[in-house]
Amino acid sequence: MYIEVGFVLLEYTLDREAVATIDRSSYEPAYAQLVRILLGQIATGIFRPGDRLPSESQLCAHYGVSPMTVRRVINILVDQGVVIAEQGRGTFVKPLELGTATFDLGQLQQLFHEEESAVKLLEAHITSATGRAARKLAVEVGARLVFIRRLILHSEKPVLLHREYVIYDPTRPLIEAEMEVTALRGLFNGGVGSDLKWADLTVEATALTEEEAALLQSEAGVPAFQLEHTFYDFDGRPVSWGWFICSSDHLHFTATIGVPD
Amino acid sequence: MYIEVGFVLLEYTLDREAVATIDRSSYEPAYAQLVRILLGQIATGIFRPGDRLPSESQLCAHYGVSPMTVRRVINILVDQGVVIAEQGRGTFVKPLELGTATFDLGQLQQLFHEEESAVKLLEAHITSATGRAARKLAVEVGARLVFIRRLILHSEKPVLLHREYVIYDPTRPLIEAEMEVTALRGLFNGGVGSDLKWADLTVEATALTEEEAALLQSEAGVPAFQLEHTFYDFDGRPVSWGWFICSSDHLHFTATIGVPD
DNA sequence: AAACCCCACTTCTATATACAAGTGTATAAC
DNA sequence: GTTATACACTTGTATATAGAAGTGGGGTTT
Repeated sequence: MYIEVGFVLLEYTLDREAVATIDRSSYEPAYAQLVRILLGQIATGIFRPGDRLPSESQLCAHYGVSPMTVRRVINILVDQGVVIAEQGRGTFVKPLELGTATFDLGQLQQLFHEEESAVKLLEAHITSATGRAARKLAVEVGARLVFIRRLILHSEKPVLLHREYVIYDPTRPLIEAEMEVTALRGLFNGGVGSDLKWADLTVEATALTEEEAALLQSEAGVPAFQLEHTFYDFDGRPVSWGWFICSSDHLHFTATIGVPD
Repeated sequence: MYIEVGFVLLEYTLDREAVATIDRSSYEPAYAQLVRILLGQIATGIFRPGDRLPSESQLCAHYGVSPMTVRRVINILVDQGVVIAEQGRGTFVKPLELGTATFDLGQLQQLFHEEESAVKLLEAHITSATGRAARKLAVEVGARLVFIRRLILHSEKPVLLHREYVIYDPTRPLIEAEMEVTALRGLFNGGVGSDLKWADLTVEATALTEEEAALLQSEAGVPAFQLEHTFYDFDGRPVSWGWFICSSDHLHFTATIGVPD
């Protein structure tokens, strides 16, 4: 039994020496190659969760790169959450943690990116702030707001409904820009101008109302995501508050933890 | 007009020189201090989206640190998504992009972390693979699976419902561990053993069924999140497939883009 | 037996240096 | 006037080196 284990380890060691070398003539930088190599070895199971990676000096000697380059590689793996480095002890492969999973809006972004998408302005007029909008935008009840309603179509089918309240300020050119039907696309793929500082986002589960279902060509009660957003300017004041509605059929968030093949 | 602009720029420059210096006697490393300083200047609006940061050599001279240290700082800011570096042109503050927002399971994790949480095993028995479970786990219909149903309580109130199918394999100790009611907590906060390689996660919106509502002390039709998960071993074979159900009242995902105060 | 110190090993910070590679402008050649 | 070249400036990669700081084991002293 012990011998068999030893054999397996030996085989792995041979594989590692045979397969993994840095190609100095490649366009891929040495540090990127080493990241790829180590990730591959973790993915293959040569290094398993809890295992200690070779020390930095060992990696230097083995791959023929300088200490700083190895350092950089380790830092990248730490940032990716694949390994954890403990000063004085070593660098260890992290076990799976559900809590570290992160979801992004890539899928939602795709709805805008492609050419098949269009934004249709349903409504845009000046209104008075009600309780909830006034609270979210930190203005007095009755203050003037611009209410915007948009429908985002993909392949000529409605998939996203957007409602937004923007603080009415004639001096701010933002409003004109926001009214542009193409502004939403810019919101996702960069370039909202330079007068927005940060945004808070919240995702909740909800069910389509009759009105939403009619617009989205769906049925009332269908499960949907509600992505709420609040934008702030550089004075820390909220500028706009709104939310997207999307039925769960058209959108789901995905994430991967660990190192897939 | 031109003079006023010039004055504003001058003021900013003075502020920057006066406020921001590196304290070499601090425990906080120089690179971390510089990251903090630059982030603060971006947050304050000294550098706004689209603006070019000072070049690396300028930062070196200004803060009295070596080029490599500045390099490291810029890399950190790039990794954080706050700036974008373009070779030959400069480093620029990124505008807000909705699409780059990422959500994590921190809130969900908290439900397990605290002492007030408990896991209650509702059901655990061997069953036969049906169409969907068999497809997800890549086994033949009729193969033996372990079906587990758990209820996660927080402050003695049920908040999470978990259902899971695990491939039945008497040689694998995983099953025994999975049956432990405390295993779930470990799943979130690290240490699932070393025999799981990676996991796929999906979040969808759904509505509580009658059965789920009864268990969660809620009502049927209430909007809820469904977090589906599939774990794979080092052979790339699925090991377990299941999903959490949580009403949207108890959980919502949050994210922030840009640099908040 | 217990406490202490030293040493080898690990990761971490920081510097100085060199060259590669992309960008844009100003100048020279045509 | 147009094109081509050279140059200054930018970020990107890689190396060599020094010391700081944390860990753990072995040996000595108490």
